[in-house]
Amino acid sequence: MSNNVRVRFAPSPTGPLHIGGVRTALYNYLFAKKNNGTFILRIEDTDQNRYVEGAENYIIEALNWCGIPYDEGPGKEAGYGPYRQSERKDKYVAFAEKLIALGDAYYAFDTAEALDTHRKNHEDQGKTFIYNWHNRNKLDNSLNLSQEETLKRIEAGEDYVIRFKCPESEILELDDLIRGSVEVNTALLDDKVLFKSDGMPTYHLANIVDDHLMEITHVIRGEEWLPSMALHVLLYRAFGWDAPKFAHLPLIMKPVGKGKLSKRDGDKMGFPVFPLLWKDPKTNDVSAGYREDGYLPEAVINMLAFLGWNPGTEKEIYNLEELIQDFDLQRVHKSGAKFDPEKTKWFQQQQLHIASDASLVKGLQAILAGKNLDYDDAYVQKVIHLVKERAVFVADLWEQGNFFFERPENYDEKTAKKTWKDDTAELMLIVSKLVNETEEFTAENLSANVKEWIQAEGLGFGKVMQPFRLSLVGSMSGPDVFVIAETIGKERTLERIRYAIEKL
RNA sequence: GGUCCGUUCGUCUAGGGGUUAGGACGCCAGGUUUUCAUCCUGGUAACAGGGGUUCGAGUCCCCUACGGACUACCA
Repeated sequence: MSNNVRVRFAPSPTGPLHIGGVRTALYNYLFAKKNNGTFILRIEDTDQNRYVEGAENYIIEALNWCGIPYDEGPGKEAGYGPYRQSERKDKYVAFAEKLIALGDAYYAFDTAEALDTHRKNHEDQGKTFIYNWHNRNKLDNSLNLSQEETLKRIEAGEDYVIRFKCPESEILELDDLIRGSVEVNTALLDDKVLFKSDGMPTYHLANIVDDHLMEITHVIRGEEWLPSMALHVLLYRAFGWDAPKFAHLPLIMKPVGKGKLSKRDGDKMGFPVFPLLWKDPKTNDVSAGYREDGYLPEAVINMLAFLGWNPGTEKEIYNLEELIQDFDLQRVHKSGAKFDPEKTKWFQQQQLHIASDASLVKGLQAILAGKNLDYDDAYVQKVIHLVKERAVFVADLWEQGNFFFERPENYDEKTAKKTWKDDTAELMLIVSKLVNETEEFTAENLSANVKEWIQAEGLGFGKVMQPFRLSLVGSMSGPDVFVIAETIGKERTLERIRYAIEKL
């Protein structure tokens, strides 16, 4: 492929970016990078009524957090801007008018109410109302008016829209990079509104004009746009422009039941549907985010990439670089994929295990700070190294390693009952002595000393090791006991044994 | 209702005429780790249905069923 690939992610700022949107952005990003191309962010805010404060920032922050920042877009001008459609407003009128001059569009004065009535009437008769060749000659538009009359009404300030004049009957053969060839009969299409009475273009016009002006080569978007691909291709043709290539991505569906994934599914089953936490400025509703729930961006990206795509090999754990390397639009699936929260957790676990110990220090330090615990980074990193493999989330590093930072305050009752016998205190006293006598206090040395003693006395390991672990940890979990002892140091080891004897 | 798209284990998927239909998640059972987790091994389980085409169909065609998207002066 040439190195002029330019793709765009074009969300509308109506709220937080849904995880499906993130995947669309990701696929665009991967495709762009794979082809040495440019990844563009364009904000589609032509609907003034649906604008939501903060949504655009959310989108940008989400892309950045995921590690898939845009090359070109708001704040990153590169000669194709502006990148908000509201700021390009004045560009669209001329194009709409050009289409009218070409005979491919017309003014329509029908009110929304009038059209609603038509629709209702048709429905009552079991018919479908389509504004197209079928009835456009009977409706209130410039096709049925003299030029003079049309002008007069416009000048009189009457509301009007501009509609595309769809070809009456033509079989269009469209090409989709993922689905192959799709046939559409234009006779069934309607004369879509291109320009609204509020002076703004609709998505259809704006998207074609902008993609052309921005020299977009590949349009990679959600499947919900598949039905309008015909209209878009027709528009390119009317303008005499080369159309970009299209690829329509399958949707992400609910984990159970039917339909596409919604915020409600996440709330119900306890997983986020958004990359970042979002607080609705109007309702104050809070939606969980992957970032705030402790997921690594690498995990979210890895999981999303595999929802609808796979490399055809057995490799599943990927970083961004590798995804770029192996990504291929041709291998994107056609059908929707149910979202799987369990597998998402697995990706998270895998990515956490791969993450370097050092990269996790900051996260655990934040938790420690919240508990007023002050340890240097080197110590924290050592702990991370020891507990990482039993953690899924950063928060688990604390859950699994809290005893490295503070003495257990209480002991797991069941284990205590099972392992702490009448003679245990006596044995622990001896362990204390051995701890004390171990000059160079390493796991290896201590282990050798304790084991030697156990064997000499013929005691049985469990009898000693289990209460020892209980004393240091508070439960029967965690890394090797001797390693724990070495890590927390001789003093704290002794203190914990003392405390356990006292309490148990 | 109309238009378009889709359909392999519960889920994500490999597969492009000849396979014991493979992998992953989950679940179950063992093993390693004198703990827990990790890890390893094994097990569970699928071609929506019906017609064709073919010597031979998960793979090609048609029909049905089911699922999904779209059907606004929203994107």
